[in-house]
Amino acid sequence: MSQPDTKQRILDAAEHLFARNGYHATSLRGITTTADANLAAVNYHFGSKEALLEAVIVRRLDPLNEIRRGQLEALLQKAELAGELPSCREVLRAFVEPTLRLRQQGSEAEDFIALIGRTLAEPRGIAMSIFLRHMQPLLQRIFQALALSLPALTEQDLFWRMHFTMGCLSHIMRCHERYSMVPDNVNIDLPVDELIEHFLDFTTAGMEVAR
Amino acid sequence: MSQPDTKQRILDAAEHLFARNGYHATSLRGITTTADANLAAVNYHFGSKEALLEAVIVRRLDPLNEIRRGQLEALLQKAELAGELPSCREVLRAFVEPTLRLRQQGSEAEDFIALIGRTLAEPRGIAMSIFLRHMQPLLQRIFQALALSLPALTEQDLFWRMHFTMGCLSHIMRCHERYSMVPDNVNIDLPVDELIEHFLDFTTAGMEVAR
DNA sequence: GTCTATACGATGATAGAC
DNA sequence: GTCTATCATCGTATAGAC
Repeated sequence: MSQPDTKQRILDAAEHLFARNGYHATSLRGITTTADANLAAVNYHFGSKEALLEAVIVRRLDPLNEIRRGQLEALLQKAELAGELPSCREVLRAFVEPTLRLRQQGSEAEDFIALIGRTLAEPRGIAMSIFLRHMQPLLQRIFQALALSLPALTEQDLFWRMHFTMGCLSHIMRCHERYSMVPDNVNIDLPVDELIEHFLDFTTAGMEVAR
Repeated sequence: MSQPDTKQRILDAAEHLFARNGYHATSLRGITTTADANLAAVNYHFGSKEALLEAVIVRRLDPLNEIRRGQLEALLQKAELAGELPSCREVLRAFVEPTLRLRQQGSEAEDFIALIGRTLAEPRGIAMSIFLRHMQPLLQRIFQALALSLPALTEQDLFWRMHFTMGCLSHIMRCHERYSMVPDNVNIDLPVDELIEHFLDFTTAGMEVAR
């Protein structure tokens, strides 16, 4: 007997385990056991472990990027119609908000966020090349938009500040749980909305500061 | 016959490979081959793969933390004598500067930086628990110092902003090489000094911004 | 088409004889 | 200190049952 969909169950299990333990520390046997599927089902449905990883990433990344792009283009168009420059904060928001809001869609999506955060931390990794293939166009578009909203910055400065911003973002994507000393009176389970505003406060200030 | 020091050569090789490929993707065979040592030498000198990782981390982290702490305490004392609050920028500098300056000490140290950056990106990982054991006291001290220099912030806000700052730092520690779209006219090989000031510009602005 | 059972070759970490 | 043996587990391939 096979439950709803074996392929889906494998994707879910892989997403969870890759996010939790990393790609290399996760075995196909662990995945198929969790998914209540046969070991060979992975190779049948996906071809290889690496192809499975790509399927896991793409399943959520492509739709997410559609939303981010939509929010960004709407913002740029609105600014142009008003004859104003897009605000840096809103450009960053278009990128960050849809991402972190995934957390409100349940624990599956939370696994995905952690996986991406982890991916961003592994230069030269298998996951990184998959990730970049699907992110490049949007990243370039965001860069253009930020250049528009911050005309005083050189491209060089803008690049580094965007780099720092991505560092912040990937960090909070993977470190949702406590990872270091947390003072007793600090609430680590900040609501997503507050976290987003906190993040935008911090990064916008960094992006806009004079040199 | 054993060259200068087998134990040292294993440490160097492990540092390089762990940094480059991650802990799980690195095999003991790969390490011992690189180090021109026997496979079993790892177990003889260190006990296990995990203990080797700890040795690799501790070798450089403990001295580094001594420097960071020294710079921080000197700064705090100087401020107190002058009857002033320590500046946020200088507190952050005490943490960041000694770290990034390791890059000027050659490629071995560069491997270490990448390894730590990677470690910070693996919550629940083996490396993370090792790392925290050796960082906790200094992190708490930095937190206190930042609270001193930014009396207007609640502990909650301060925590999150420090969290963001650590995210930035760990990101630039591991992504020294190109990792995403880099516009042609951007110099990715920024001198360490400039990178430090860029970083302090960005993070100090984020730490100090009003809510 | 989907899925299972099982086998293969490679590589993992470790332990014991020397 | 080294060499060699050992044993678990890895990703993958295949043959055949539903």
